[in-house]
Amino acid sequence: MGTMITTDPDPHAPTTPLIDVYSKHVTVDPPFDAEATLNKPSHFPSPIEVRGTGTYQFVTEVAGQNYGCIIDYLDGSNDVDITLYRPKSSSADDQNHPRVLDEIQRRLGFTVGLDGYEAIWEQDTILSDLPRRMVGARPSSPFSLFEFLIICTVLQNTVVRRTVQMMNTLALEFGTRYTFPSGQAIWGLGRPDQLADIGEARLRELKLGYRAKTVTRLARHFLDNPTLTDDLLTQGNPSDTVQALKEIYGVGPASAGYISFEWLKCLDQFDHVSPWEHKILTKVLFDSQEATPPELIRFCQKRWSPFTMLAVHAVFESLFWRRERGDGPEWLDPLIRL
DNA sequence: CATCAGGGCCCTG
DNA sequence: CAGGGCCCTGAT
Repeated sequence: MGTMITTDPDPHAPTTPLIDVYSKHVTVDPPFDAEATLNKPSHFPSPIEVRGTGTYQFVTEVAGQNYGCIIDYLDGSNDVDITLYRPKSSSADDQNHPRVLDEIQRRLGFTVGLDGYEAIWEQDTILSDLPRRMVGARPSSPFSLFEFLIICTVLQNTVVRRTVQMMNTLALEFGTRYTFPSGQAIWGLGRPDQLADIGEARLRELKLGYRAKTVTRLARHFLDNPTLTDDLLTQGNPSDTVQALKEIYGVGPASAGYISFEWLKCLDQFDHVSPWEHKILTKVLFDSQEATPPELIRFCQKRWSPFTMLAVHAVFESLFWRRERGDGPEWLDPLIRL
């Protein structure tokens, strides 16, 4: 196994040991590319996940319990091994492990249906110019809706460095450091009940700024609405779901867009572009920044529906793949606020 | 040094 | 619907 990419905010913090409780071998329907699905180079490094060659490891909450999880894969194969871990001391019901694993597979995008996408890809000049593997890049985030909302919140209106700083602080102050049997440590974020009563003043001290209010209200909202996650998942119409998301305090069009694609796996929902993404997409699609956001959105929809957002994601992420390999266009870095 | 816009959102008018 | 305020940081 190669170098593990990790950001441990406190390598000396005590840890809670995890034990292996359940494993499953799954074969994901094509088109699927494990690397392009599990490695998103446009994302910021966070203490709650770790990547290595052929492996992706994380800690997340499912149905009120924290679990560790390791995904092992061979590049180019549709076969994936998933292993679930839980704290040694946990009294979780072992009967639930298959359902927990199903939810993790859903979050990782393994169960998304892509019938008809390859045909669109093949006959589209923009898409077929991308690396072929990107046709199998699925919307993927292993985290719970609450954790995902925390991520959206620390992304808002700031630079990457501060986002990383806030995420590390939240893990360090209110999360738990877990150790896998391999010795790898990964943090789990605090759950809503652990974050609801911290108080805005404390969170402001910790440099969350005005997001202190958002984090507190998000935690309370989840405590007050225990079925929120399930309700959203079972809601049929994607645009109604996005509307419902925007009613949560702290969730505006940008966060709702991220949730809709990465968390709910809505492949065609593309009704908002943030300014920095607009700059990047118009540059890469038109080599100019003339098109307005609505024009850009219309262009993508006409071209790629019913896979508009999935295709936009492939275009966008391909750029960051190149950048990661040192082969990115020179205009990209100034548009990303590091 | 001071000023200001920004990977966004809320609130007010 | 437009525009100000917000924690901060980095650009000018």
